[in-house]
Amino acid sequence: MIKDKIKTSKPQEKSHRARKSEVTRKRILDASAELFGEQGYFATTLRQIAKRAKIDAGSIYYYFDSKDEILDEVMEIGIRAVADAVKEAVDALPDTTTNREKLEAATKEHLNTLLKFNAYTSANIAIFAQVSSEAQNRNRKLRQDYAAYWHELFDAAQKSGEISPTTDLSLVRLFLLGSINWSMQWYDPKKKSIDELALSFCEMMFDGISGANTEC
Amino acid sequence: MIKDKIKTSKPQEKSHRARKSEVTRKRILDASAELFGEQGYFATTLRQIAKRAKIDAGSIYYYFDSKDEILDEVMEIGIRAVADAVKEAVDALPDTTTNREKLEAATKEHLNTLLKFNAYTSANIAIFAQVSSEAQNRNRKLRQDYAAYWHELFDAAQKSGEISPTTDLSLVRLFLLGSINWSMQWYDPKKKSIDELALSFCEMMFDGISGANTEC
DNA sequence: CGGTTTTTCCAACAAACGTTGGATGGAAAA
DNA sequence: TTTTCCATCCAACGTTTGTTGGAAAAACCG
Repeated sequence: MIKDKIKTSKPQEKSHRARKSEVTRKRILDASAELFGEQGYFATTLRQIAKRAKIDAGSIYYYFDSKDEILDEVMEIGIRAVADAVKEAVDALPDTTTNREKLEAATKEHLNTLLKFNAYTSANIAIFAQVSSEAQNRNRKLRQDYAAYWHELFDAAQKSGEISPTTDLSLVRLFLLGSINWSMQWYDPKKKSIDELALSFCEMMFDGISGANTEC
Repeated sequence: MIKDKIKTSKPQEKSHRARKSEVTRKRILDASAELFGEQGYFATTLRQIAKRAKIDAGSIYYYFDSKDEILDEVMEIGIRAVADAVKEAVDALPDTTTNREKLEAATKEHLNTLLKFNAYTSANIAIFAQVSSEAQNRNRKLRQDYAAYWHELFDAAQKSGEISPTTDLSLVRLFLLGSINWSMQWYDPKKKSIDELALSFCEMMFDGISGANTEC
């Protein structure tokens, strides 16, 4: 079994072997992420995964012990992907960036990862609610860490005065991320670009839509 | 088969008979809505539904032609329930009510239906994304009507000046309803009441969270 | 009461599911 | 070349799935 070698991830001793098998393993995961995102977890069969990964269904068990194990790994990769992308995007901003701009960048990046780049992330968002709570809990810490990162961004903005001191940061985080994640159910790339969408979301959240004069 | 009698719904001629069978039929639908909401559509088996409805699995086919037909009806009831509840709540408001207050009432009602009162509505929101697009399309018109009703509320508020004229109403509708619907993934009744939550959502949407003085 | 209709149970079906083990091929090691 | 081992295929397993048809029961009607 190859798995152990990968988890401990020694820098490839038996180079060719390990690489070849990792390629197939990734094909299986890619196919799974795509199908989970398209059809959901339970509607996706191992034979469908096998077909898309160009492998026999039984061969999947050379790399994974069960369908549930594939689910766990797809979800984990999906969370890590969006978290890493967002953190990287925010970190790349110059020191002069305002906290609001950081939140805008984070929104853009989350939205892009979800809607355009990463099948694992969209799969994770799409299937999270439908899998067993045991499967949900297995990735809980990762999600909490990501939520905590967003909380830091909001907290910094509140401390700097860009967000009013009375605002409930946890609630506004859930509000924004809920809208973002739900957007994968209706987003149509023909109508609006993802970056525009992200800015619109942030503008609504920060400035509101009230007809009262926003600038005095 | 009883179905035809129900669809055309003559005001119960063969009174007792029709009523008895409708009770069982409703038990099946109730059980299905609950289970769909808890586990999703594909993870729910007809035998689970039968058990909860206190009936044999085969007997379900006396009332429904297929599992998909149950799905259709559960979703339809779910959409109708939330739409009716929201419209009724808004209509019950006095004439002096502002458009913002109407939107707040609509938000409250949608949230209550989703999180507390109606298993069909929560099932509909939970499983919509995971069923086949054919099944989705079968209830499309109902959803569009409901969306149109929200659009009316937003439109009236914009025309009266309570929402700024530059606001993209479709986008803000998706923004708000996305947050609301996503809340069923994290809402905890121990932490905040549903009505409070609804008001917080509307306050964020209207006034924003910006630290700049909201009133001049 | 007997006869009819409505409702429910029961046993079984074929298909599809996740999963397993053994055979097979091909490359690396000896 | 022979041997070893990784990777894949293939056929099948036992369950469970949605679904069906017929028998039994329950409710109704005259």
